[in-house]
Amino acid sequence: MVSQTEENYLKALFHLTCESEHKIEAGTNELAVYLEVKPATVNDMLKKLKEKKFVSYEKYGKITLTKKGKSIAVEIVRKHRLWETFLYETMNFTWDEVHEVAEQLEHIKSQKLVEQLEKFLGFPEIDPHGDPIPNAEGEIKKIVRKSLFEISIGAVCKLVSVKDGSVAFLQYVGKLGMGLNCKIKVISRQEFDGSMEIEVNSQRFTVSQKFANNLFVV
Amino acid sequence: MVSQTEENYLKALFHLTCESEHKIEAGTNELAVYLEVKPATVNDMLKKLKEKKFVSYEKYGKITLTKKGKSIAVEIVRKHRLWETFLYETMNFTWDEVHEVAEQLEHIKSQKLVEQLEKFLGFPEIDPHGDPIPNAEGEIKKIVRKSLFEISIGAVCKLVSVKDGSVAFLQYVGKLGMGLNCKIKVISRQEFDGSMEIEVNSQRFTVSQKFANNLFVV
DNA sequence: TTAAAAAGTTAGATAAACCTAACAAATATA
DNA sequence: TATATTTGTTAGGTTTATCTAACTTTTTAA
Ligand SMILES: [Mn+2]
Ligand SMILES: [Mn+2]
Ligand SMILES: [Mn+2]
Ligand SMILES: [Mn+2]
Repeated sequence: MVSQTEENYLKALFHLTCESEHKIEAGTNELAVYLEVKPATVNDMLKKLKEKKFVSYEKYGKITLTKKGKSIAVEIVRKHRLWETFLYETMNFTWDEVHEVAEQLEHIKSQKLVEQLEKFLGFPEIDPHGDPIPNAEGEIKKIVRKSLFEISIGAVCKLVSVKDGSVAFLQYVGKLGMGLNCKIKVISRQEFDGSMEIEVNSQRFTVSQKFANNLFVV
Repeated sequence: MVSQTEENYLKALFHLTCESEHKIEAGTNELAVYLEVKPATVNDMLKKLKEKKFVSYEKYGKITLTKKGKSIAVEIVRKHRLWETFLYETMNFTWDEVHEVAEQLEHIKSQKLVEQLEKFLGFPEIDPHGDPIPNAEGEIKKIVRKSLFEISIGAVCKLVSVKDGSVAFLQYVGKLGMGLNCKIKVISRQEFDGSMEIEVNSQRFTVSQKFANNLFVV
């Protein structure tokens, strides 16, 4: 049996390693920050996860998921994103509301429910934030994408996903009239602080570098 | 905050008292049997529930839900039955499969989700077992019904709900070709052990008194 | 190359939900 | 009514997931 807490640790490790480019391992403190617990707590849990062969790590070393650990993590991510899609498509939730409830729903144990849910939703490939939904075999479609900040002046691109999933950020994006698949034209960029002027739906906004870094486009 | 465990205790008390006729209070051992824990465990929890004003009880006395405790319990029962309906109607679950998963789903905390789910399902009034679904105000439609055992010979009645919700019982009922709203004709009854001969879909079966007591009809 | 900073670990504590074993009160029955 | 049975309580213990405070190892940088 895998506890809810263990599932959350494995999912966090997946996000911090497998899912991020340029990084294949994580540290104790890093995980602690991510999960909002103290390093000592992570350390205890790591011993248990190692015992269960879900992670490989040695004292003072770095942490990576084993094949077994990764497959559990992917299943949780799959459930999380399917539930987010369900909440968004079927239950009239907005894209900033889905995450919190999906955090609970992802721990529901029922193989059949996940399969039926996926079927009911028509085998969606991305969730409401543009993130890929792993299939029943745990395979994840790789999405080629750049951050909005990397787009050159004058170019027009399409929003395909968001990096930050916080309620504040998502509501901000929505308030600017932006959503997945919306067209964004880059008007200008400030050398000084990296802020950019963009045009969306014939409206112009100035956004920070931090903001632009959190939007993925093609 | 009400923990998942506390919710289960309140729901159990609701089933054992408010929802059952002829009984308005419960005892420690009774609750322990129902929840499959030891009496000592119930005793500890009772102190906490009393502290939180969810139950009223004195040492060596009987337990009843307070208004506050009952309203939490009804909300859990509401969620349980809405989820069972969802699993049955939308996710292609059979009536013997829904309960186990609904036991998990009933603890999901999201007012909006419950309301949207109810709306999506078309404000159902009964769950897949024929039990009434409380509305958003916590009101429960009283269903007038008798057990099949009380029906007189020769009479025809309609199955409206099942008492026992165990997988074995529900599968047995289903295997006999019976389901909610099916017509049952009482052919004969044995004085000796109370077993009955019944006719369903032009087929005759002999069923035990225990079996007949677990079917509610009108 | 060594001292300071950062990262990671350990020991010991707490709270929730459970247990066993022993005990006490209430109820049933001889 | 006295005793046996049932019902309920208490004390003390376990496990899981968390914490703080002190300590150790590794890394960075003067
Ligand atoms: Mn999410
Ligand atoms: Mn998402
Ligand atoms: Mn049920
Ligand atoms: Mn039911």
